[in-house]
Amino acid sequence: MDMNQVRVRFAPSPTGYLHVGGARTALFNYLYAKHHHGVFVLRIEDTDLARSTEASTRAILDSMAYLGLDWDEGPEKGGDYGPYFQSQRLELYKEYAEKLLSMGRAYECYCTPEELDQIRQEAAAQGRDPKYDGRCRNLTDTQRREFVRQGRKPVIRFKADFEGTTLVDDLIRGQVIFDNNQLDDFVIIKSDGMPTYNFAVVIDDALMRITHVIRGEDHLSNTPKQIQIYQALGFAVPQFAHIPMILGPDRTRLSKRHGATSVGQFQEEGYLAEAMVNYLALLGWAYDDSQTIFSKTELIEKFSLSKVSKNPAVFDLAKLQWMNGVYIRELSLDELYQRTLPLFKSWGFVPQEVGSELEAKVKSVLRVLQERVKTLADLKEASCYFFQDEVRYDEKAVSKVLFKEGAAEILSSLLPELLAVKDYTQENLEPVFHKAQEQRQCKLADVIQPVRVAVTGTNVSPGIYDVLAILGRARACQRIKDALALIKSRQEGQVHDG
RNA sequence: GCUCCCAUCGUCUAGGGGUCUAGGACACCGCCCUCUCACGGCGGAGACAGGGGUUCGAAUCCCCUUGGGAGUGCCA
Repeated sequence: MDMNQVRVRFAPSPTGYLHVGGARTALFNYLYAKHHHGVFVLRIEDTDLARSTEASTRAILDSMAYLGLDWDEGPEKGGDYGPYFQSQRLELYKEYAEKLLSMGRAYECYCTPEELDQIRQEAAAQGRDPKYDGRCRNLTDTQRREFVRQGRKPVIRFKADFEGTTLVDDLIRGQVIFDNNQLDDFVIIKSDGMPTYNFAVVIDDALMRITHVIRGEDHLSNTPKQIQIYQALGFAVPQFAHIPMILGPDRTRLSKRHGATSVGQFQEEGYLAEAMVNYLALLGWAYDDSQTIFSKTELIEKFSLSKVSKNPAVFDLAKLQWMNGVYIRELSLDELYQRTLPLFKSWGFVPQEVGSELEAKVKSVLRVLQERVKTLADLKEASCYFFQDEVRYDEKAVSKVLFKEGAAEILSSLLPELLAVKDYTQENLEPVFHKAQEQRQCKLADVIQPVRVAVTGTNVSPGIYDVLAILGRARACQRIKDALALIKSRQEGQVHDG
């Protein structure tokens, strides 16, 4: 094995969906690994029995797959350093905990949660740090027996070194020094036998030969604890790189109350993985002063930790939307069709089996809508009138355009013209409107807008000739008739009212 | 409270002592294109948190203040 090979990991806990923060961490690890021709490990940290679920694991794996962050070792993939679920590595944690126990670097603690709470409260009341006071460090056998007799289940605490300082040599933040007297004897094995995060992460990273720990800045403060365990066990300390947090618009840590934050949700809302990856990469990393659009290949080629920013970044949905639009516009018509066909089916716009004629129609729709949507999901609203029999009239558009003076006359005079057009195509439709405009000496918009509202129900759509052509003569003309009926019924209603 | 991290336009950032009257992107505003909306093009407004140093010279280095974030769990 190449001892210099880069090995990084992403280690989510399956207690919910994959968040954009986690996704960004995964991405940076992935990019770093690929850039250095290293190995990207995925490890599931499911030691919290109460909160971990298989559904969450599934969701995280799915989101990783959607983003295209394929891992070299991990669940469903295996590898030489498995298992990759912490719940399947309990023997390992036990082994090293016992090693620490026998070395005198750990001890059993029988304090109850209530007692610990009291210790913290008293400390706070006296203005001391809320640290564990180490009262179980030197229990006598009699004391121990008494606790066991009471039915207490012990935890195992690490005997921390309070002397001196611990240096965290961080690839992004430089040398960060912590006073060891800030530490306390923290728990490494819970009373249910599961390891705590700070312990399991060290054992796993060491055993899995992780060379670079790239993770969120929220872990920086815990790093001294972990370093002490590395040192106590004689493990090599990996390189650390703590990347900045992602914040919501209010500058607090990004969470659900800021709106969509799970990757799965963005996927459902029609964001392309390419756009997500590109946007996430730019959250805390920049290449130079000019480039913002990067393919994944370019990201791999250009990514480096030295260009990762130190300051937290606010998640900007507007920019993601813009970028998604860029990627949608870059798609070829065939690609766009492949990606959106399942959506059209799910909306009931097209049947399960799509014939070549319908395929051509869908592609025509996509062609005219491609540059007008920011997400794939936007297509539903934007294209419904092409596929549904009933037009849903937008009230404002109707009253503003259809019920306007002269609209009915325009529509009724246009109707026979449209029925008479020889070859009903986009090019042949255009002269009809220009003729009408010249005859009336009005603006082109005055003749087009009523038609637009009549056939789409709204005053916003792609070019009217495109829309009419895609709709087909029969349907377009029927809708114009329907609109005329609508106008008429309203006029009669007014007569009655008046 | 204690510890640690951070500080350039509203947002993401370029910038690592002179080339900065601070560059780009998104968003915003205006104009152009135009059948509406988008796309596209052109233009505009908009930032070095404050105060001390160091230096011939500071957005860039140091200190303090302020502001923000994180950690301080038998969560990860």
